[in-house]
Amino acid sequence: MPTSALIRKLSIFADLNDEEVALLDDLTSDVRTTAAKRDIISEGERPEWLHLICEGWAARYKMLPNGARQITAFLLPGDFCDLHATLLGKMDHSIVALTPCKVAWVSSSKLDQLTTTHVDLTRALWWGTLLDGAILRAWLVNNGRREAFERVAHLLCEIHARMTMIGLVDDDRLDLPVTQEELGDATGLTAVHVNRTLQRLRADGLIELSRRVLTVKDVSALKRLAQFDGTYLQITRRVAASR
Amino acid sequence: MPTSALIRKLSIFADLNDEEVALLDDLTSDVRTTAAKRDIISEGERPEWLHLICEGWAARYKMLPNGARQITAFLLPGDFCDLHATLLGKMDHSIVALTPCKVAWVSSSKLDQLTTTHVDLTRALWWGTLLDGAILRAWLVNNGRREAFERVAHLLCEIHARMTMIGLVDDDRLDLPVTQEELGDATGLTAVHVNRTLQRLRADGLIELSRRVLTVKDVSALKRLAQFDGTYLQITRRVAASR
DNA sequence: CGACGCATTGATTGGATTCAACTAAGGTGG
DNA sequence: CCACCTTAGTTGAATCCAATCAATGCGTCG
Repeated sequence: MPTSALIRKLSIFADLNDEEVALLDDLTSDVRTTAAKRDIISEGERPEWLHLICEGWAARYKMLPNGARQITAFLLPGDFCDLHATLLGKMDHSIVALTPCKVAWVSSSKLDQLTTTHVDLTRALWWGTLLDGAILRAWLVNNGRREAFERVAHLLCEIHARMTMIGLVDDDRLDLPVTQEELGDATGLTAVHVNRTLQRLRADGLIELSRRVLTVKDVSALKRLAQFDGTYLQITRRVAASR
Repeated sequence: MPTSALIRKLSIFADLNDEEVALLDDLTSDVRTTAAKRDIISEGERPEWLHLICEGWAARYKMLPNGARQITAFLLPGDFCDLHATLLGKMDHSIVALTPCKVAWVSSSKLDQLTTTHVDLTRALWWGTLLDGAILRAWLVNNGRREAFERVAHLLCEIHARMTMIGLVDDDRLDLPVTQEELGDATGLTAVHVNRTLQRLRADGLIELSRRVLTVKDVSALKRLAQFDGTYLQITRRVAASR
């Protein structure tokens, strides 16, 4: 079941019936592999297909003329890469696979069709977009108004929380296949400064991190330090339940 | 017609028929006024009503324990304040009126009803959310990887573009009812540094700004300097048109 | 092994902050 | 209608966090 990630995610927002699950399965049945460090889709492309991460880590990023890169999201299984390209016509940024990725290629006309006929699915997808927005706002606050130490800690808390939600955390240990360079591009810091910051986090006994494996040794202390409040990730089915 | 802003905005995404326009009119008929500097909705609230800006400027912001504030969006007529609160249950940040604002109080259950029955409206609202996301990503890039000078220039370009879209720019002059403190909280700078930056922009003959009126004296030079590419705001009806 | 990518460490520089004082503009009340 | 007060904007000097530049260590893989 390669696409279960999406179905699991949308199930949080809506009760999907068998027909809807089947439609989603069909929609995401064309799964291809992208090698690490390869773009899944690049700035300027006018995608015929939408892309959905089924397995692996990817990053949404924008390059500036001066060579600087800003990562605006880490994409985990169940996340769409380019829903907005539907609107903008062409990509205004790129998506790169950080690990080898299994990516579902979704026909945009099929999705368009589906969203004209299945309002529950449309709402579920919309809510996914709202959640993405909440995460973006959290990043903006983090990068804008927290110093490097708390900033990196906050990002690690978010990753820990999101990975927990999709069942990829075991005993507070998780794969973090992200270089310090990439952490820097996500937090608006340099790799050098990320390095020093991680060392402080290690020295303070908050985390262990080596060989792409992160262990959060003291979750509550890390959250406290980072002022992390995971509410913005805690989506509920409030509206759906209340009707 | 106090709510025309929303209808005008959604019309970009979808062809609204008379019934849908009437439903939206009904939905947004309860318009109240919020004084400048007052919160329209505050962090922690569990809103029964959604809020839609009909007139005036507002800002989405988050306070940190250390007293720092990050503004994550400027809200203009037609923008929703708290669609995501539907999901999160409670607000994880606040919205403040920067000017006296006319705000439509929208019944969330009515909206919920509407989106179960009118798929075109749901899609249009969804696309509005996707646009919000595109703006957020642009801010993240701007604040993360541009220096103060280009950063402030980029924000001014975006405001100029958005105000143009809703017909509030005349001869490259527009109301900018935002203090330097607020510009700082939006760009992740201090008011003092914003001040110095604005002075450089004035000295370079790019803008005039006084008494809450901004005049962009050389639009293309400002855009070039800011590396501003407005594509991310250029929403089209690509999908809707292609079916 | 050799080469490459990634992580680490040190020395120096610089953009933005901080702190503080001061000016200008607007609003209010006596 | 002016005195007073508040808010926003301006300027200068000192400080600091993170960037930059550069060198080195280390593990992995062809």
